[in-house]
Order: sequence, then C-alpha cells, then structure tokens
Amino acid sequence: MKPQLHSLLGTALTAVLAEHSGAAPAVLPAIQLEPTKDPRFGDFSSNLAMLLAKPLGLAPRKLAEALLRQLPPSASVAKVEIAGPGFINFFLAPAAFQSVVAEVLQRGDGYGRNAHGAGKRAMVEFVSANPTGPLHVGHGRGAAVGDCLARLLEASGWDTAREFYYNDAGAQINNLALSVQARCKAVEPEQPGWPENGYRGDYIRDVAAAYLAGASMAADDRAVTAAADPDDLDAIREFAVAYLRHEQDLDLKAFGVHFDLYYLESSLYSEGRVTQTVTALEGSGHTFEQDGALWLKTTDYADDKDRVMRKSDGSFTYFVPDVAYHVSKWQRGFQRVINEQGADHHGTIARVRAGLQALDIGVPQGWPEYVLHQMVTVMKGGEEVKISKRAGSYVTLRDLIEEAGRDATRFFLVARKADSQLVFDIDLARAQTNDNPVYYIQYAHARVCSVLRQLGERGMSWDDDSGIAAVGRLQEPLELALAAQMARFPETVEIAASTLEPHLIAQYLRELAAAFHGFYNSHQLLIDDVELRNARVALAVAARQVLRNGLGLLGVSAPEQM
RNA sequence: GCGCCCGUAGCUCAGUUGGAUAGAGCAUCGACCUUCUAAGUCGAGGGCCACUGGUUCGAAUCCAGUCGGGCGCACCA
Repeated sequence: MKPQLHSLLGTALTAVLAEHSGAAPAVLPAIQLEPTKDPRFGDFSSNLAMLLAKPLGLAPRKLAEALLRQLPPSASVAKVEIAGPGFINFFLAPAAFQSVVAEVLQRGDGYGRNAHGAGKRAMVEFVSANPTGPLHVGHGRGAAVGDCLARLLEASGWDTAREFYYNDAGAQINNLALSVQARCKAVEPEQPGWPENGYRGDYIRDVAAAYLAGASMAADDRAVTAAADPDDLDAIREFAVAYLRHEQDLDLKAFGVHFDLYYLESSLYSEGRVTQTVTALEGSGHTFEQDGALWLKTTDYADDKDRVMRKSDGSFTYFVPDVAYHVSKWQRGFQRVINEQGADHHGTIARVRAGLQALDIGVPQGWPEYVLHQMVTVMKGGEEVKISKRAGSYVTLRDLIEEAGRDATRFFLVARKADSQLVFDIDLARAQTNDNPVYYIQYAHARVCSVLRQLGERGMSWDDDSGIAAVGRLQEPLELALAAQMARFPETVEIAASTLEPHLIAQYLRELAAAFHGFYNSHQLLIDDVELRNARVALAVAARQVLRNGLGLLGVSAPEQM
C-alpha cells in the first residue's frame, strides 16, 4: 500500500515542481509517508507540503492543495484530506486492505522478503567466545541478536555467512590448560600448585576427567583424542579447547544457532597474516618507534590515542591480529560485515577501523559495522541471579534455556534494543500465561491452526483460491485493521535490516498478534455464509503466514497447537 | 579526568529517524466463556519523556550544558 501512495505523491510532486520551475529547490526533500496513529487522520499521512514550503516559498496548505490537484486517481484511495499545518492524509479504500490478504497468500514464505542485497555478500560475526568456559547470558544475547541480524540480511537478499572467531592460543588458553592440569592432578583451588587466576568452575573438573579417560571430542570440523597424560600440557591445551568448544556448540545448537565459519586466531599467526599486516602498516607511513615499541598513529583516523602494535619484548598486542583478521574478512569479499559484540569491547572499534584505513586497501570508512549489546541482568523470584554452579561465577546460556526454553529465551534476548541494558525475568519467561509475550504471539498462530482443524472436522473446505476470490467481503474495521497490520510487515523487515535492529520484529509481532486476537474475538470464522467464511479464513491464514514468517526471523518456533 | 551507551507510567520497555492529544505489556480496578483454545478480548485510572537552555512552522527525538546509571580508557585479551 505504501509504495503505491509513494508513487502517487511522486507524480504529483513532479507536476507541482513543473508549475514552479523557477523556484525549484536544489535539493528535493525525500517523500515521507507514515501510518497514522489516529484514524481521524486516515491511514497514511505525508508531511511533504510542509517540507517543501520553505524551499518553494509557499504556504504549506497552499502547496498541499496544489499537490492534491495533481494527485492521480487510484482505486486504493478512498479520500485525501489536508489537515492541521499541511499534512496530506490518505484514507484507503477497503480494496487496498483486501488485496494485502491475497498478496500474502500468493507470496507465502516469501512475503516480507526483499531483494535489496541480491548478488551481494554479507558476514555477521557474533558470539566469538573464547573456549575457556561455558557460554554466559551475554553470549546468549549476542547469539540471539547476531543470528537475527543474519536472518534479516538473508530476508533482504544478502548471501550471508555467520562466523565465530576465537582465540585458541593466548595467555587465557594457557591458563585454562594449567587449570585443567591442576584438576588432573587433584589440586583444588587455594592449594599449592593451583595456578594463579586459574579457572575455578566445576566444568574444569569435567574437562580433566574426560582428558584422563582418553575421550575424543569433535568441534569445528576437528577431532581431538585426549592423550590422558597429566604432564603433557600441549595435549591438555588442545583437548581442553576442543572440549569447551564442543560444549559451546551444544549450547548454540540447543539455542537454534549455527555457524558457517569458524576462524581461529592462531591461524592468523600460522598463515603469516599478523606479520604481513605489521609490514604493510609500517609501509603505510603511519607507524613510529618509541620506547622500544612499534606504534600505529591511530589518531590519524579518529582514535583518541595512538596504539602499540609490537611491544618492547617483541610480541604483538591483541589489536594487530584484530586488524589482520579484518583484512581477511575484507579479502574474502564481504561487502558488508557486521560485528555483534558486548558493549564492553567498544574501545576496539576505532582501533580496528583505523588500522584498516591506514592499510589503504580500499576499505570504506564505516567498515565494518558494529552492533553492540549492553549487559543482561537475570532476575528470579524478585532477586538478581549472579552465579551458576557449573560456571562458578556467572549465569550460563544453558541455565536460561533449561529454565525458560529456547523460544522464550531467544525472544526475550532479542526483544529489546541492543544498546539498552536488559533485565531477563526468568519467572516471566517461563510463565505459560498471558503475561508472556512469546506465548501471546505463538498462541495467535496456534489458534489459526486450530480453526483449520475445526473446519475440516465440520466437513467444510477452504483453499487459497476460494479465499482470495472472497476477500472483497472483508469490510469490518477489525478485519481491515488486521490486514493493514500485515501490510506493514515488508517495510518493518526492511527497516530492521537497514538499521540492524531485530527488536523491531519482536515489537511488530506483538502488534500483529494483538490485531489478530482482536479480530478473532469479535468475529466468528466458521459460519454458514460460505463466501464470508472463505474470506475470514483467508484473512486468518494470511495472518498465520505473516506470524510464521516473522517468528522465523527471530528463530522462534510457530507451534500448530499449544 | 576523557570517550561510548542509556535515562519515557509503580515495574519491564516501544516510539516507524523532526510530526498532530507520548504508546504497549505487567501490576491495580471493572466487564466478557452453552459459540472456532479465556495462554484470549473490551474498558478505567496511572506522565514535568531526568533537568536547563538552544535550533524551527513543530522536539521524547537534533545541538550544548548539568545531574544520575552502565561500560571502556595497558607495551592485558
């Protein structure tokens, strides 16, 4: 509906500008159209006349009148009014809403998808937890948000890869190996021989036991069999990484998240990418030596401080492999790369971008893009939950999934703007009542399925064609309101994808479900009037389709019954 | 001290990128099941959009400052 109105206004705008060719502004304002909040203002409203008033030097209402005179007639538009300071309000004809139902049924799973990214490649890097312990709630938020971003890009036509990056070789991994080794030798925390800052969680015991038992672990296309020798630290390190990656994979699988690519920090060294990057940066003229260290002048590129690349002891700071990693992403041909991370890492953004700019390899200034999520607080029984027995010091993603289920956990973690802090109420997430927005939406879907079952049991029949043929019978305000809500889905997907805000989908689905429940409660579907019945069932089935498509974007299931 | 994010109903949060009288859910109060799932619907009350200035036809939204919360400011990752 909106694109149609947009083009009508465009035609009118061109004609009006022709009338005032002398006064035509250098920069034309974009045509803005938005759904109204108040039915008195029609269905869609445009502020075009107000935006144009100043550049053309005409009164907004005069301009609005001129635009109306040039507006081509349309079967979708019942009435157009000028209101307030110069708003142009469109009142749509029922036919405009009815046609939405037909469109949804015809496009099916494709309804809401667009081709903006067709032929282009995108990558979303997310979670990227180091294999030193179970995934925590923050990783869960990253997993939910990152996966939804990938789904949104896919729905927008992008060829999208999901990538998981992790450090499998640094000091933390060494600490992990020492912790496992200590457990292998039955050393407890605080006892002599326990490594300084060792990992104390119970899961370290499990890793040690599996290692001593000679277990085999498969993770990220690799398999590792434990050497079972408590003195072989390298073997312990390799096994522990595989074990914990395997654990993380189990959690992600239970969460419905899969990755296409795993990238190991160690490979940046073994493939020489780190030294290549340093050499290239030195050649860029943006480096200098000071106090025995090699620095990059990131302040040339909007960082607030220059950064050390190579320490005086000859080793590299973490920021060098970070740049080398992003060079790899660029060389792999991703036009668009989105990094989903916790907000506590926001300091790296300026550095990575600065490093890429200094290399002068054609990377655009705002590349890569970042989506940062804020902290998650977990509440249960009115109190904050801070500790998981398994991890020792934080609430794990597995805890949440076990408590609240996959669907509720995913929905809750993605339903809020990523850059606001989130309170995850476990009691609410697990409630099977109307308090719980996940069930509210899923229930709408299940209700339609139930109606279709009833329809069969009563010996009635229905199909897309008979439904589409009857949509002209949809006249009731609640019927048209539901269709109007469905019409907004494609635009919502576009906005969510372009602004990288998956919470808009969750928000939208709640409104769609509300429109459905309102319709369902007021109008009987399985009635004797065959044509009206066909029309209403068509409306319900179309609503089910949009609910399903939207839930699919969130990775939440659409159950047939509840 | 510097940088980033946030501040909207008692609580949890939206607010379509500057639009008309600021919305939803929960909680509170009231109404609706002999009818397709009441996991639902309808109604009522509840607000100095943290504060102060500015920008303009118009500001919760943009700018500056103040206050409050979170995070980051290593030759750690």
